[in-house]
Amino acid sequence: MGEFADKLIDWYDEHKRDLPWRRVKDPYRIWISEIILQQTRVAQGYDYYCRFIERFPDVDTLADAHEDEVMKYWQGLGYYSRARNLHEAAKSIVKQGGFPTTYAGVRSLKGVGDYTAAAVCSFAYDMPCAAVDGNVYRVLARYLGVDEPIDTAKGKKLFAALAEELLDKHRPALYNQAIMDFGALQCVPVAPQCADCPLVDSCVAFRQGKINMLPCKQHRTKVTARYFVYLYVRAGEYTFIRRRGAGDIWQNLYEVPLIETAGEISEEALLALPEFADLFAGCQPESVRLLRKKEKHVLSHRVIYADFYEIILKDDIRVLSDYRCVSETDLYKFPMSRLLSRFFSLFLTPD
DNA sequence: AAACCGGGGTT
DNA sequence: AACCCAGGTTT
Repeated sequence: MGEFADKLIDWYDEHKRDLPWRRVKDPYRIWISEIILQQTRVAQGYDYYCRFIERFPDVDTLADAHEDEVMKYWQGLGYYSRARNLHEAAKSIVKQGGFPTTYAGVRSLKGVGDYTAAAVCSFAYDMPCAAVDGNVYRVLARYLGVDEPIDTAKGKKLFAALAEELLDKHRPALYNQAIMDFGALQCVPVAPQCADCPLVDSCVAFRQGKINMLPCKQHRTKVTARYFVYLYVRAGEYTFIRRRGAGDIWQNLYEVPLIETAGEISEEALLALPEFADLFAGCQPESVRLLRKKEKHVLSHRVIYADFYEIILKDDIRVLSDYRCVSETDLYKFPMSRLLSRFFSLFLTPD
């Protein structure tokens, strides 16, 4: 086999991480791990995987669960469409009578693209599919000295073809894990460890002094600001929440009443907003208190500035427009964004 | 092809 | 504060 694959696998033998999803051949567990690890580092996803598998040990258990509970297990991990798609795919797998056993079958699952299909099929079924994730783009771009941007259709096609050529087709699972761990641990994005790299002698980018220029990317995402005012409305032991709908961030997560504004807003201006009046039509707040001002929350392409107010209503109020009235002691049961769950962790002690 | 979708880390 | 990480779906 190729020198490249041999050296990678030798490196992997010595440096590989012992991870729970690598000790199994169960396609369900491998699939779960790959979805969790999309855009997510091992250190961040590890505990989520363990808790998820403990609660949903097989595809039937996952398919039978309520979406809110699946979202709760995903809370804080981000990219929540992964959890919604995972749940939808689980139901379709059960309907099909079991986990798909072909590449096309795996690839057609909701939330599974080229990378994840190749990872699952090579790890679970030893199919000769090259898994091309961000680590692989980086390793190939540097080792081969390819300056084609990785975030264009043309570039993706080129790297997919290169990855297929270099794949060790006799031991695809081992090779795929080796090249991805090599990218994650040795050939890292910033300050890679070229000094003790087993591939340095034949690395084109190293020879040309272009390690820091590769891989190339075409465009960067532009970040726009949004201004949120969260209203923590309390009536006795109760508070008010609702489930966010489609068409915006944090779909299907829960939140307290929210007023979005075009920019920063004072308490006086907030109280004068028609949205504020509509929300409290027929139940005059007894007090309004600013709890947190301009809390900054950064997403990949948004930066959110959030103000948090506590609004006290009369103890016996149980209705607030289209919000749901829940006991404050039950708040921890509802899946929420990191921004909100962090806010509540300041005020509530979870059971 | 471009935009959307979260949450982290390091320098 | 400014840089880095990134797969899949939707538009």
